[in-house]
Amino acid sequence: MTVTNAQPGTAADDGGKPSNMRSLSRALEVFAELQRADRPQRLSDLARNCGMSLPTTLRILRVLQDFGMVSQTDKTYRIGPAVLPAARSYIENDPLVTASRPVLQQVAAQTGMTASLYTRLGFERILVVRVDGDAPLRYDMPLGKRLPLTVGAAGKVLLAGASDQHLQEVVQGAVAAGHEKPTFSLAELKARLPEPGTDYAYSADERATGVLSVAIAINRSGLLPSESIALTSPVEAATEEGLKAGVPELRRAANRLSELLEGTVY
Amino acid sequence: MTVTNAQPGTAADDGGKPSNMRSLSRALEVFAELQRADRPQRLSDLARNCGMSLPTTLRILRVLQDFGMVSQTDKTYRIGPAVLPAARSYIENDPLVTASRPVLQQVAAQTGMTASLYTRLGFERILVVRVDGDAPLRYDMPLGKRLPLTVGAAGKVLLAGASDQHLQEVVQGAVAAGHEKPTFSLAELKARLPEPGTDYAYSADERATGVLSVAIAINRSGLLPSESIALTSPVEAATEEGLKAGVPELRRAANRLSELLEGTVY
DNA sequence: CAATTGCTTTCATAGAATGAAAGTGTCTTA
DNA sequence: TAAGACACTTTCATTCTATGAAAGCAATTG
Repeated sequence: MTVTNAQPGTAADDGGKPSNMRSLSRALEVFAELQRADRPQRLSDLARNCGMSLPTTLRILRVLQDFGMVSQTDKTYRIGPAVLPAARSYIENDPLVTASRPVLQQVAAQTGMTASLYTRLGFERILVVRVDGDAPLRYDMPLGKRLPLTVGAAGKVLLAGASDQHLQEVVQGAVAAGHEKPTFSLAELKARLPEPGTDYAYSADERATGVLSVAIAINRSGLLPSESIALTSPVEAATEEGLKAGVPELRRAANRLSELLEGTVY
Repeated sequence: MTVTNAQPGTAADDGGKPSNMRSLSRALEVFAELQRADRPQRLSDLARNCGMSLPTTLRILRVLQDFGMVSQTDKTYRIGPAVLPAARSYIENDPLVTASRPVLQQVAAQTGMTASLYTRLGFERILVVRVDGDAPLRYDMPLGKRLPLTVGAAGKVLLAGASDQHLQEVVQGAVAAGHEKPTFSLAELKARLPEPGTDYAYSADERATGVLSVAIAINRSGLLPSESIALTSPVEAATEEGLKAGVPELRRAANRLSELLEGTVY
């Protein structure tokens, strides 16, 4: 069984020589750049930031626009509405996502805490499903937010067992994405990760203040995991012990999802 | 001022000869096909349905996968998690979407009904923003759902003023998308559309039973509108008169958004 | 065990993608 | 108002990428 998600390199995959499908890669680069900026972009900025010529960038934008992936107002471009049906399709049809919802609901019901599913994407992670517990989390964190791998239980647990080389790339990726200071080092990262032999990660006040989390990765025999599930609670509604008491439950859920993933045959 | 969204043709744009960026167009075709199916697809099916060779399809999938737009389990492909951050970017940064939220909130507060923003995408429309009113709608309709242009107030109002030729394309598009029976005709469609001179559309039990709606298009001087806002209520909480009483308020909101759109300068 | 089926790789070729440069329009400035 | 600057758009010859036929594998089935 082979499960493959976004490769570590994602966009910034400069290493490989074959680099197939140049025009498609460049188009996705432009698409990513439009997301990076939080406001509509001019053609010349996009071309410069993506390192391609104006005509090429323009042609790419026109095709993306034809498919609704990009919208244009006057001379500025932005992400278009076609991403909404795509996201809906992902949420409704992805086997792991749909399988996880009832599992997370059960975990949330049994522990009273908020249960979430995260997926790794490149050198970041993304919140994919959230089922609220009894104590609501104060901060809003809607689906699809890009979060660091290096901060928070659900991120760190995805890095358990990674090679030093890979961790070094993660460090660079986190800095590049602005999640960590430029001085962030491999040693600092390793100090945060769970002890070897521990299958869960814990965080308190790490990514958000006043929030405690425990997380477990969904196993992918041999490979690095790319998904994790977490229990989260505001500090006033839980203690470290209380959260960690939920770990067995969480572990059971992760195992169930892991099995489901293995057994998936279409 | 020029606002351009997805062209009417969208994916099925076979007419044009120049057809630039073939590989990119084909990739987006594959991406669309993955959304069409509600479950993971095998390579050979994708290749056949998109009318391209196996190697080409495979190469496209690999690149999309590198960017997280596609995931693979064993030999099946599906939409990947990268669409979530993209959708988030759209919802949070699109000028019209962000501008509409407070406006819709105000309309919902004043009328007590559910207020929504729709965007046209090809020959369909998509729910982009929804602010619930006092009486909740029984059916769930999350963001990003593809709905017909030919059914429901928010769809029909987008077609007011369209040429017969364009309406004919809309008819074909609705049939192709499975929203209408194959026998659906231009005459039938025209019978549903609001009287010429009317700037709003009304629907009762059209798209969903037990639901009443009025909708107004957001004007784009000269061009066909591509966005509309609607007031919706379950039948037991409103009458036709009650809904139509909200039209002036809705009209004011649409005008405000139209102005905002015009004034948008980045 | 043979045969079918479907995925993957290779490779020569066609033609698509590319950027320089010219063209066009718009906004700014004197 | 005119001249200049700036940014977008189009054109076109060249390069190299994208392409599918066919062969090579792998897995599944009879």
